[in-house]
Amino acid sequence: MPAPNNVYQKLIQELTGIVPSAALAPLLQFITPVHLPPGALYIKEGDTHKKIAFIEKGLLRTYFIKDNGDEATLFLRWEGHTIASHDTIIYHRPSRFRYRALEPTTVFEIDYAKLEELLKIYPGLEAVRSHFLLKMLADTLRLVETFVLLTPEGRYQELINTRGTIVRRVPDKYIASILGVTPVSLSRIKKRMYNKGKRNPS
Amino acid sequence: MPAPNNVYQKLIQELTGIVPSAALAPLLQFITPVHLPPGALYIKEGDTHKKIAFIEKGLLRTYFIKDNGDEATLFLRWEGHTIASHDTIIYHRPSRFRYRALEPTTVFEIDYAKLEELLKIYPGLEAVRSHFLLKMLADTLRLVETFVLLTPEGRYQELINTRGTIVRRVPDKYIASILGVTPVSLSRIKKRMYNKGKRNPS
DNA sequence: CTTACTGGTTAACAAAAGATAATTTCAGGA
DNA sequence: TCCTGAAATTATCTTTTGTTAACCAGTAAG
Repeated sequence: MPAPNNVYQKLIQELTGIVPSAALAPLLQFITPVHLPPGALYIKEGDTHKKIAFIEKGLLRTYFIKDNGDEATLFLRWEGHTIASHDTIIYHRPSRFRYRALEPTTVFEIDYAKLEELLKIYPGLEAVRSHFLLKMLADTLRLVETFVLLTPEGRYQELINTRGTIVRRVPDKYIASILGVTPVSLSRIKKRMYNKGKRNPS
Repeated sequence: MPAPNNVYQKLIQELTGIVPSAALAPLLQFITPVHLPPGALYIKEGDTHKKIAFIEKGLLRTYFIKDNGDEATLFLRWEGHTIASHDTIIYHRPSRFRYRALEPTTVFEIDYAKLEELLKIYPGLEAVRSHFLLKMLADTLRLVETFVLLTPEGRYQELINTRGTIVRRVPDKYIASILGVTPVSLSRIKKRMYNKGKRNPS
């Protein structure tokens, strides 16, 4: 039984709007709170566990280790987001990615295999699955849009405008990675933006 | 009643594995085949219609008109893919994107609002929604991965390797756009790749 | 206080991409 | 066959990014 909290309450409220609480009860029973200290690995590559987790507090980074040893950060996800070991759930294969907490983080986890079992017994829960999938699809589509429509500089600008608080919570090198540029390049982008801002005071 | 076809048969087969055919029947009743000649606009920006469509044959391009008049192509989708007017379905707002057929195309369309009605009457159909959402999420995640993990040249290489037949069906300028580069730059990428290939015959 | 480590910035040069315009190729219509 | 228009390539120049390495600041450990 997770401790009540703003974000958690909001989640429950969302879900009760979707399925009758009679159907929700058995699901809530299998939700486990997991506490992660900063730097803790939540899912590591090779992991076959089908996890889906709602982030109640904190911030998680999903990343990949390239052949040359470099890391490439795919996502940053924080309070209110749902993360899933998508390799295991979608492709039924071991995860190629690592999921690591960047801050003290609490997630509410459910075993996706368990969820599938529950779905057989309580088909009413299927709407919950759709709900989470739609939210994750929305997040992912938004990400694709920024890649196709914006330059790295534009993406950073957008990130500052809409997710300023998050940017401040994360080291620049990870921000650079999700923008698709090197930390060196992000440093230059910031300098250019700063210079533009103070130029033309006439 | 859409005409039977390999791809359509495969879809039905997929769905019958998910929901009892008794639940599937009412859904199939509301599926309309839509034929699009090459160049036809399927969804235009500003459209509020909640459409979701299974591509039976042909190829569709989802694109955006930028402020400067330039087009930016978000997706190319072909046989077996599901496309959806995601602005209308996810955000309940008019579509910012155009969806246009590049070839003679047939889609099986369902009004998403109608689907939501049906879901109230036949909750068993909810699994169908999850199925499509999961497929679309998979497609979209794969796209994000290529952006984060690969350079434009790498993305093109990957596209040739895994989607060679599609690349041949689409003008290079649209391929360039989904890679996130200009047509001029794609032309140079191709030249570089060709030169690498024939270099070092020792 | 010194040391070691991490993250961020800067510098210098190479590689790639953007912008623009000219040129070539090619398919379809008159 | 010739003409036209769209798509692709090439050329030139500018801007941005990658790469590598040096340097600086903050922090934690000894």
